[in-house]
Amino acid sequence: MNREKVKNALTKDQICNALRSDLISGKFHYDQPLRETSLAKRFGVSRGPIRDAFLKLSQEGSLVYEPNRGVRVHSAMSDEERKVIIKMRLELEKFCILQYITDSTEEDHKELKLLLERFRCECLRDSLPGVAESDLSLHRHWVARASKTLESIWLGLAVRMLMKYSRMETFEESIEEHEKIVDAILIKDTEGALQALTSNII
Amino acid sequence: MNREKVKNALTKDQICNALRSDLISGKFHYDQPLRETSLAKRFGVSRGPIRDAFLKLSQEGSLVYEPNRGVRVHSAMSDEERKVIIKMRLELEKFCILQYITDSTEEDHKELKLLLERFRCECLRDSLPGVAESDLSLHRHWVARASKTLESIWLGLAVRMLMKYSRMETFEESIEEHEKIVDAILIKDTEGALQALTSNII
DNA sequence: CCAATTAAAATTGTTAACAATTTTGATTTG
DNA sequence: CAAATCAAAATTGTTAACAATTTTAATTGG
Repeated sequence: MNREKVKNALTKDQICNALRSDLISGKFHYDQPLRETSLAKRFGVSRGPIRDAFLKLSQEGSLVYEPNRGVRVHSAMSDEERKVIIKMRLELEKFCILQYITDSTEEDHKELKLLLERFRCECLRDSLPGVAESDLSLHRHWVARASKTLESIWLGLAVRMLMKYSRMETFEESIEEHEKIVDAILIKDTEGALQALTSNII
Repeated sequence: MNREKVKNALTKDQICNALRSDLISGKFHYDQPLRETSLAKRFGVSRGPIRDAFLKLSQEGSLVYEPNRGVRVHSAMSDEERKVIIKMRLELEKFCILQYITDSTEEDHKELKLLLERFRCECLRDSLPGVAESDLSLHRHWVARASKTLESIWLGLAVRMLMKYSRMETFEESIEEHEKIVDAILIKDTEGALQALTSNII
């Protein structure tokens, strides 16, 4: 048992990613408080790293922090707030895709295809956490390549959007949408890529 | 000396605000590392709260965090990154001002005038930290009233913009610009407010 | 003298104990 | 019985000690 615990000890980033994934896929309900002690036990670390993760996720927008009261899951955005965030995210990703099309190498394209394939798999498996995470990874690929500064801003926007609509209609069309984006990128069709992106980010 | 130290102990938020103010007004130079120990001493607390502040400011974008190496001041953005951030911030603040014009009370207007007055004073005193902070407070006023969710996104954008241009031309025109925005808000001239905002956020 | 190696110092990462605060539940009081 | 009061439990906030890592400086060997 003790050996297990040590083995399971995760890094700060891993903890953060695991929690983010849970939050995005709606594993907790809105306004549910998250306790430092219980998560510390779950991840096999002390409260320190958990606090770090809470602080980061609060800043990203999936948690809300209140002094002396801890964190709770952020409640749903209004439709109007969502509209503003969509506009901002679109503005950001448009820039990144343009940059990506001009700068990306063969190596990048290979990874891009791999990420698309992974996304397709998760969609077919109908696994919500998997879909959410691979969707994030795919978009993150071109954003991170374009600008590290914009990447951290982007993450906050993307997470907030995913949290709201963690129950999508059907994944079929989502696959098609992402295929359109990637195909356009690969043949360096900037116009087509931006158009496909615009209809995807809603 | 010991009494002084205890007296000077600040809360986490105060520490965060003080550091942000220093960062925005260019008190540290680009890429300068910030040490937990020295700042803990300066603020009269242990390293824990300093780490919290570092994490928060990293997420906001004024610091860069690297595992096992601590934080350093974020280097300057490229002009293209800046353009994207301007567009996003404009999109965000436009929405907030529209919201503010319809929702704000007499009470709010009194505070708005006060914040404008404070900004004018700092400009005339030519105090860079003062100008940066009161500029932030003024914009924050209408953003926070409109949406708490958008407020945290906004802060990151605003901080990044201020960091780049912490040396402005002259404060004279900046006063005039902000007066135009506030005047338009007070008479509920939405068109004029958005126009004034657009020429201010550059 | 320069480059590689190694020891020392500085710095960040984690933990456990303790302090302060908030929440909970029982008890009292009108 | 309901509201107020108070003690206990749960939870977050802070600190200091220790572990792990990185940086610095000195030493060695060519």
